[in-house]
Amino acid sequence: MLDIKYIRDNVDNLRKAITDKRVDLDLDALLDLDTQRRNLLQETESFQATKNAFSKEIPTLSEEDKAAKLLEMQEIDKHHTEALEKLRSIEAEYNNLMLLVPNIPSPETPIGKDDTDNVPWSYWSPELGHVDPTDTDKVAQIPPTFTFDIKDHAALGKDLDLIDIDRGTEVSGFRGYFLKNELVLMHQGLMFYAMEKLRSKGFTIMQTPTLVREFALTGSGHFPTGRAEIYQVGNAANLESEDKEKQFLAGTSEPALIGYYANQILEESQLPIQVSGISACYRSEVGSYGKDTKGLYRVKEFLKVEQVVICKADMVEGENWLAKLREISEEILQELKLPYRVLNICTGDMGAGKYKMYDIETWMPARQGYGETHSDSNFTDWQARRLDIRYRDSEGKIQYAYTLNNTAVASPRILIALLENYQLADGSVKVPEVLQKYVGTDVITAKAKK
RNA sequence: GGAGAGGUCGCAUAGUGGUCUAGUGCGGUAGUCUUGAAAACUACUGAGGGUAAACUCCUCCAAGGGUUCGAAUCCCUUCCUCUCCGCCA
Repeated sequence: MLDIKYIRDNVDNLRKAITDKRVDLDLDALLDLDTQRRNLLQETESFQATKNAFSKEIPTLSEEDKAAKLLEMQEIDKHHTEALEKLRSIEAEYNNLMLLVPNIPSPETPIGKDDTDNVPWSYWSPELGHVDPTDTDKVAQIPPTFTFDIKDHAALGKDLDLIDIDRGTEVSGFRGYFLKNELVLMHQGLMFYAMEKLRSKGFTIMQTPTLVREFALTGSGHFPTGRAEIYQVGNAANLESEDKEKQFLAGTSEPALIGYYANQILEESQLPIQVSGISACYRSEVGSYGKDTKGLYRVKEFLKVEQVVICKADMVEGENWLAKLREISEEILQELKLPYRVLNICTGDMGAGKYKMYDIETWMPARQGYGETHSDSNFTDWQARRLDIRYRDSEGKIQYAYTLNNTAVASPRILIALLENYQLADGSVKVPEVLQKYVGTDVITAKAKK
């Protein structure tokens, strides 16, 4: 959400943002509704003022005067009710459109239509360290080479009794899966490792609710446009009744983490707030039926440790935090010794609410490509306006805060990179050093059949 | 899930149809006094909207709707909290 005054003053910039981000919004319709809304507000408020004055007067009037006045008021009341009804329907429409207004992207954000227009920003591998994207020779050396025929993670998982997709589909449904044995420990160990990392970086860790109310998802920007991606749950009564409040399974802990601060006026001294959430995440993945159907790449439920920062409304500070969050995720991948690249996400591939966004993609050998594992975003005050997260600055002025978030680690997707990059010629899989204490071994080998 | 009691300006409370422009205490801010601090005293102290601005303008007493000339107060729905009972990881 943006300030309507800001929208009025920046119509051209906004038109461009709507085009570049491919947002489906008729800005002129919104501006027209805004004009109507303000006119009606003035009208209804003056009716209200008349009525208020009359109500004050009435106890002082004689019976005859009162009767005459009441008749007069009935007429005013009729107009008032009409104007009010009109105002309500216009405000409803206005509010719906306001939720679709995108944030204006940063000047550094590439303009493009989809993920093919994202721009590589940096590369990293354990052998080469950071590599500049313009250094094409070195970039080509980033993917590790194997002296044997590699297996994909699904095959490794099956052979080492770590993953069971068949029974997962049978029990859970399409894209269901079981993790087994050492991989369960690695999966949980990753979460634990990420939480310890974030605590060391000053984050307060939270186990967040996955089941959230609508406002949290509207506030984060997942609603209204991403509704199809979210599971709605509830008992039979709640799902059937229009009146009962609905609950949803969040696709990330971000809505819960920022929802935690909704409708609050914070003190500037409390900022920046660094919080990290661990939660199960649910995504319906409708609209991706034919995509990534093999293995653990695209699943409907997973675990994630997420980083969220709420900072003061300052462009430089927002930029710095976006970089800082990116560096923390990079540090995690570096300690896991996984090759990755960072992409500067283009306008067409970023969400409507985002000001600037980096994705981190980790090398997945069997795909012969990088797969998205992290997403780092600066929303400026777009989410804070939706959720009413404000703070009192040093001059006592109340301002909307900035919000940012980035993945710390999401699993099982990251397990694809771990299993495939760490596989050995004999079909076993090494365990990354930093995870060995959780898995209890340095190598995962085939088990004797039971 | 059932029964009952509740939700008031940061906190605690008062307020059951017009005197509420929401009282009081605590907390907070500023000032007086003081070498400094504390205490005491005095003043101020919620958030939004409309307007170029002022403003004797409008809104907000959990949220939404209703009754009424007029609602914190009465009615309905939803959400939440507490107590008891039931079920349960």
